[in-house]
Amino acid sequence: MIQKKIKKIIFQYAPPDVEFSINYPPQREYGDYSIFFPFNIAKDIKSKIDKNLPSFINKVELVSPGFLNFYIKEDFLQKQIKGILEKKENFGRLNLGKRKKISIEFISANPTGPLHIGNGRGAFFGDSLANLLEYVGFDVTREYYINNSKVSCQIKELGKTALGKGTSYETQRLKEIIKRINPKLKKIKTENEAGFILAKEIQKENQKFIEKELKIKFDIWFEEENLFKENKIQKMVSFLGKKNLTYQKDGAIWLKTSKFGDFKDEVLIRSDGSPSYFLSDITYHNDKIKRGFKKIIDIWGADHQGHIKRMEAAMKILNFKGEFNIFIAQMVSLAGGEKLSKRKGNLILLEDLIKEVGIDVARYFYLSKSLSTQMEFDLNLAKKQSEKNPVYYIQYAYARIHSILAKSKIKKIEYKNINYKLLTHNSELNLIRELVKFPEIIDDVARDYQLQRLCEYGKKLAEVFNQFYRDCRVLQLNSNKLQVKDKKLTEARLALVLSTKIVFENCMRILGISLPKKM
RNA sequence: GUCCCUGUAGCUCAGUGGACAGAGCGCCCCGCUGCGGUCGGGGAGGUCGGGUGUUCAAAUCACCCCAGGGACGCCA
Repeated sequence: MIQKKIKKIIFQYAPPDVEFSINYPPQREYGDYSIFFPFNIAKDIKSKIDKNLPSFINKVELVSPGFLNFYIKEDFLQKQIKGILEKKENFGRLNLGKRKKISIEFISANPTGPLHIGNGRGAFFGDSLANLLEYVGFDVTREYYINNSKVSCQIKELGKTALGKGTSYETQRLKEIIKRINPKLKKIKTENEAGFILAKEIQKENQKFIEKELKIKFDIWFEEENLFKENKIQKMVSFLGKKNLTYQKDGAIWLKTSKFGDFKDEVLIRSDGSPSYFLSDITYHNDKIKRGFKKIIDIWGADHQGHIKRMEAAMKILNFKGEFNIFIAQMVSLAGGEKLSKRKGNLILLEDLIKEVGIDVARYFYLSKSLSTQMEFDLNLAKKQSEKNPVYYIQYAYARIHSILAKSKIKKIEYKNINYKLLTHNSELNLIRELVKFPEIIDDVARDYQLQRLCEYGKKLAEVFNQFYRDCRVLQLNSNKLQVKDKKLTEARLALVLSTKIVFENCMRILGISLPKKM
C-alpha cells in the first residue's frame, strides 16, 4: 500500500505533534496522493524528502497554501501489476482482525410474516459487512435472532389469528399457511402454543428465502424460546436480583438501567408475571458474551433506536469488556410517504422486489446508500432504474474482460517475462492507479463500515477500465503478422486486464454481487 | 416536550476539515459503433435547508432556527 509508504516517510520528517491525513487529490495535475500541512512545515518536509527521494516517488510538489503532492513513479505503478497477479484473491486482504471473534446479528425479522423491503437493508449490509470483516482477518459469526417466545405478546397475537380469533399479521400468504397446518392447529388449545407453531412455519419459509434467494448463510439461527427452555431467562433474573439491580414497582420487576446511562429504568417482568422482550435480549446477549466474542455488532431497524440505550446499559451490567456496536438502518418508506406496517399487512415484500429487478440490482440498490440515509421506495422507479443500473455497467466491464481473455487463448501468463514498462498510455496508468487503491479502500472501509464506498469504487474501476478499453486495443486483428514488440505489448496489456479482473472479483465478492462471464 | 436520523443538480444519492462541489438516471449536442454498445466526449442544471461561530481553510466541526422521517409502551 502506497499510502503506508508515504505515511512512513512523513513520520520520519514531520514534527511529532503534527496531524495529517493522506488524500486522493481532486485533479490529476495535483499528483497521486496529497497531504496538507501549514506552509512552513510542508516546505521543510519537502526539502528533507528531496534530499533523499524514495525510489517509488517521481517528485513531490509544494502547492500553496500547503499541499504536498506526491507523484508516484510510473515504473513503480507498472510493477504493481505483478503483485496483483501473484496475490490474486488476496490482493486487498488485510489482517486487522487477527482472528478476533466477532458476532454480527442482522435481519432478525419477527416470525410473523415474510421479509419486506425494509428488512433488505439490514440483510445486505450485514452480510456484506460480515464478508468484509472476514476479508480483513476477523473470525466472523453471522447470527439471526428469532423472536418466537411462547409467552410474548406478538406470538399470542399471531396465535389468535391462527385460531381464527383475530386478524393481526393477516395476509393471503398467512391464510394459506394456516390452512396448510390446520390439522396441527386443531389439537392446540392455547393461543400462545398456536402462535408458536405458526411462527415456526413462517420462519421456515423466511429461512428458505434467505438462503435460496438472498443467498445469505447464517451460522446461527438463535431461537428466543430456547432461552426459556434452557432456563436461562430465569437464571438471568436471579443474577440481576443478586446484584441488587432490580426492584418491584406497580407489581412489575424493574432493572436499574438508568444507573448505566439509560434515560429510565426498564421492566424485566410485567405485573402479570410475563417476561419482557428486553429481558430476553439481555439473556441473549449474555449468551453471546459467554460464547467468547470480543466484538459484538447488532444491526437494527430505525424503529429500535429506543432500544439502544437500554441495551448498552445491559452490556455494562453484564460486564462485557469487548466492543459493542449497534448500527441503525434508517427507515424505508413507500413513495407518497405511506408507512410500512407488518401488523397492518401494508408492505412490499423483498421477494417481490427481487423478482422484479433481480438479486444483484437489489443488493447494489441497498448497498450504494449509506445506512443512515432514509430511503423512499418506489417500486416502479426501481424497476425503471434497474435497466440502467450501475451494477450492469460493472458486470458488463467484467464480461468484456472475460471475453478478451478467452479470445487471447493464453491460458497462463508468465508474468516474469512480461515487460510492464510498455504500459505507458495515460489510460493504462490511470487504470493501474485505480487498481492499487483497492487495498487502501478496504483498509478505510474496514474501519468506518461505509460499505457504499466499495460500490463507488466498483463503478470508478469500470469507468477507467472502459477508458483503457477504448484507447488501448489489447488483441491485434492480424495476429499472424505481429511484430515481436507488439506481441510484448499485447502480453503486458493482457496482464493488466487480468489484474483488473482480479480486483473486480475481490471487490464484488465482498459486496456479494455476482460477476457473470456473459451477459 | 426529550432523544435519534436526514436536508447537496429535475429525480435517486456519493462526498464527514482542504485545491474550481461529484456520480447515476433524465434532458440537449457530438463522436465512435472493427478486442462484445448496456460505449466515449461535451453541455445545460447547485446561494451544499437558513443563520452564527470555530479554523489559515467548513457541504463536512459546534451552537441556534426551519423542514421531513423515526423513537419515547408493563409491543417487539
